[in-house]
Amino acid sequence: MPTLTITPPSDYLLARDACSYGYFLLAPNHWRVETGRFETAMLLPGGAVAVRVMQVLKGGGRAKPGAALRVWTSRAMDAQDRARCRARLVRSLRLDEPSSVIAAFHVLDPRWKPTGRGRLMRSGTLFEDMVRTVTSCNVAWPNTVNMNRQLCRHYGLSACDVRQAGAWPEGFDHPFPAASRVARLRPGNLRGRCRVGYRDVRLVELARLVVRGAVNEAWLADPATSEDDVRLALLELPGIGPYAAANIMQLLGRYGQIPLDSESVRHGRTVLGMTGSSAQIMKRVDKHFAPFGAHKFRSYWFELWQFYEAKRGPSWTWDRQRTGASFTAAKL
DNA sequence: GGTAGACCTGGACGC
DNA sequence: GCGTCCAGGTCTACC
Repeated sequence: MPTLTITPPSDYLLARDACSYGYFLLAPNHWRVETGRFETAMLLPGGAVAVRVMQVLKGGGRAKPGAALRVWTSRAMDAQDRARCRARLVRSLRLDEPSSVIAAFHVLDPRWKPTGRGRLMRSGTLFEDMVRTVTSCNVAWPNTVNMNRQLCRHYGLSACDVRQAGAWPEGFDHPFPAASRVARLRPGNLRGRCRVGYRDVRLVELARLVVRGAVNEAWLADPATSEDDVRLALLELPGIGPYAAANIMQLLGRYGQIPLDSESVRHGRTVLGMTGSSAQIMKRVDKHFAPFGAHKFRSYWFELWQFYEAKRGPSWTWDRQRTGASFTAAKL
């Protein structure tokens, strides 16, 4: 079977670090609870490929931080596709974030040092992260799950992809659609098939901007680019408001802002004991986490995550079909 | 600059 | 089974 090996940072634990943000529950991502393996799919220049990642186990059947990642792929790949596949996984699993950054976070907020929490998984591409963010706005989580599933199902594989990939492996979702595919869609078709509602025009416009090269990931992620400039640039994009911009910023590796939403208000009220209107609580939550500076979002997020895990158990035990799809703030 | 209302979907609820 | 209400963030019009 075609395989790759990736050496992760010395603190990296696949189960903990892949299951660290809701996107690990969205198609085509699939954490296999029973085997402790992360599955996904991606479109590469040479065609679609299904991917399964496992961490090499040490004695006792437990993974050791920093142990190698073995990557199975559904087809043999040339050097270019192997490099792209590796780069997608590095981005998605945040393997490009040095252990020293996580250690610095633990110095600032020692609460997470015992568990080692610090990394947040994301998507293989910025376009995916943007679409997922837009599909998470103004809906309950099960709707987000459904929109992403339908996007992969209807637009993940073209006939050409199927020919190139051969028989698509059973049990794997189709890849997330490329921006070039979404850019060619009629908004009405996208709405009808994927149940994205009024987001249809915004998603197609966003894809067209990405295809035209109007979204410069290198510039957005560059530490030399100011937070304000990044935020303003993101707010210019269709479907991206204050919440989405802040969320995309953390997905870009900028953790200094909190995407404030109804979940922030719930957390402020139920966990932090805050009172007042939603707008007042959002401001107070923001202020509460201000001391964590450049790691503000990490401190906020892992507090939320800890709350979820207290209710539902460790995130790597969440089954995508049951726990993952039923997850709504209102039911917590 | 601040605010009200429309935009869609799917779940909850009442009948 | 049907109709109504509600939650959710963004966008536009209006003050």
